[in-house]
Amino acid sequence: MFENEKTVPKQTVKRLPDYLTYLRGKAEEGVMTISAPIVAKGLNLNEVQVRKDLAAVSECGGKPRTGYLLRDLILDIEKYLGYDNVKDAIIVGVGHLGSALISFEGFKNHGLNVVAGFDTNEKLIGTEVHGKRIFPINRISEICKSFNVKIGIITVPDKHAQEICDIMVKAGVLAIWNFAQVHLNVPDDIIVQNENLSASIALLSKSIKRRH
Amino acid sequence: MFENEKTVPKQTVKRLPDYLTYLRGKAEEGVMTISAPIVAKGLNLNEVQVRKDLAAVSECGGKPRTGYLLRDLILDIEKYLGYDNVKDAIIVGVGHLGSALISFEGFKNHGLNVVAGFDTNEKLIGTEVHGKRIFPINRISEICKSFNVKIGIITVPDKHAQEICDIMVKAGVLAIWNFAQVHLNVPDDIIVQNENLSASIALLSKSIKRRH
DNA sequence: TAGATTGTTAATCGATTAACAATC
DNA sequence: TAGATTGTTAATCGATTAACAATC
Repeated sequence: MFENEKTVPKQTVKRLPDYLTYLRGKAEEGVMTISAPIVAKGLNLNEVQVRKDLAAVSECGGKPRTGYLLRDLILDIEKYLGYDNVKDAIIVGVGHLGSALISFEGFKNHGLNVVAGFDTNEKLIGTEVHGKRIFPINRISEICKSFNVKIGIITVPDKHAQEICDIMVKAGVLAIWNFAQVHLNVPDDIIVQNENLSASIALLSKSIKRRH
Repeated sequence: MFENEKTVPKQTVKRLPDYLTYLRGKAEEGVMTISAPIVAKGLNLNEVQVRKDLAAVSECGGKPRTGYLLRDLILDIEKYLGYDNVKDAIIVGVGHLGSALISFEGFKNHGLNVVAGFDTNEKLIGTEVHGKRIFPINRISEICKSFNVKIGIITVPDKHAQEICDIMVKAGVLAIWNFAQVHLNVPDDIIVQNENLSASIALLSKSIKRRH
């Protein structure tokens, strides 16, 4: 359990998937080794930052002059993020956004597997959306427990988000990806990741406004 | 042009939409005044942080003991973010995610109006998706210029994102909301807001991993 | 007046960037 | 050896939190 892992800054963790995408692309091109300065140039980041980020998660380390072995670096990042063993997730709320997410190709590249969708809409229940079965809300607990699902994705209307959140927590979900525009109250040991689309819109809107 | 605006931290700007959602909710309940400590409690934020955030964008200011006039505070935030005059935007890539975004209710609450969608898919061109006309890629420039569109949303596959980005920039778009998992190269004066879904997945995945 | 709240100045914290010795 | 790159320690920067005087 306690592997005595160095504490990696949250900002670093958020950059790791970008490195991974970039490095996987390089691997496909047949590149064998890669250095921090090259990655920095490719992703428009500060060189020292990249060097520190990679040093934080690379177990093999890099060699002066040559850099990192690409294959090992990719494996180290995947291991650090836990992408090496795929985790099951459920999506609750199969509206436009929910069904778009169900079909999101990115999941499988990041160690996530959606096992089922849930909705209140009678017409959806029992059907498949992009290959995933849709169940009624009252089966969340049963299915989470039997599949040992630890990740829940909330794409229901804002006013139902807290209620769904509570059901998920009771069902044993440990981490929640919340697309609703509301603050969720959860026990201390549950992680909530808010996907704050309106924060992005705010930054865009303000950047335009300044140029009148 | 130069209104001599205080520089507001980026992190504050990102919190403003949350305040707005919260405050609009309170306004609907009929509340007339609101204080920073109340908002802080409601959104699980530090009290001083909220006070500073609100002070940064409120032109009227609050009164000791009573707090802010709710209506004025909402207007001040809306004005600061530029939500007071609605901006037109286009979406390029009307796949699952793109069409979900076209129907996203949140836009109108945050001063954005999607005027059109664009896609290469012949079957989509000429149709309406959630009430918005879909045009071919080669009409992006013409339509952006005639509607004076300054905001572009990219929901195309990763490998086409840069190409669409270039077209948008040439068409006069000033701010780009990028849902593709690639780094976009743009001139210095263009704002790119990356919606980094894989960063969120990374944080979730890692939080689960730690509990083995 | 007493007390809650504002707005601001100072202290702390975390992340980024710079500087540099160690290494192949 | 010379030079590029690593990994680490120190300096800077920005944001959060604490402390406090001013106000109604």
